[in-house]
Amino acid sequence: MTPFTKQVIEIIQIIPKSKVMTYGQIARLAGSPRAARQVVRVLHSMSKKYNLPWHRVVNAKGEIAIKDDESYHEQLMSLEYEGIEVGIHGKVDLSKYQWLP
DNA sequence: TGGATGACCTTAA
DNA sequence: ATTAAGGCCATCC
Repeated sequence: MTPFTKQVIEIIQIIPKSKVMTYGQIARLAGSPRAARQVVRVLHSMSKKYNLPWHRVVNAKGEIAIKDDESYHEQLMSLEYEGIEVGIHGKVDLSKYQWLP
């Protein structure tokens, strides 16, 4: 496991309830400003094994960036359940819900 | 225009 | 079969 991956995982686990983070933000916090994709990768394939609250991660625009419908809805529900208002495109108000460490 | 951004796809232990 | 790392470019303001 690379230190970066570890960082990403930890950061994600730290996101408080009713808050979200963006890919780029996480990548930066993990030390690699250009690794947004890596973050995606980690989220996509390691979320189950590490019990990550992946539903609290959205893209830079504050939207749910998932393709798979199942997962998309799963995230949508999770977010709303936590009290986050989600718009019609799965969009949330970043200025309100983005977590700033 | 150009810079930021990305929920993938392939390869390796 | 399972699990992690790496990558490089199309897309969208």
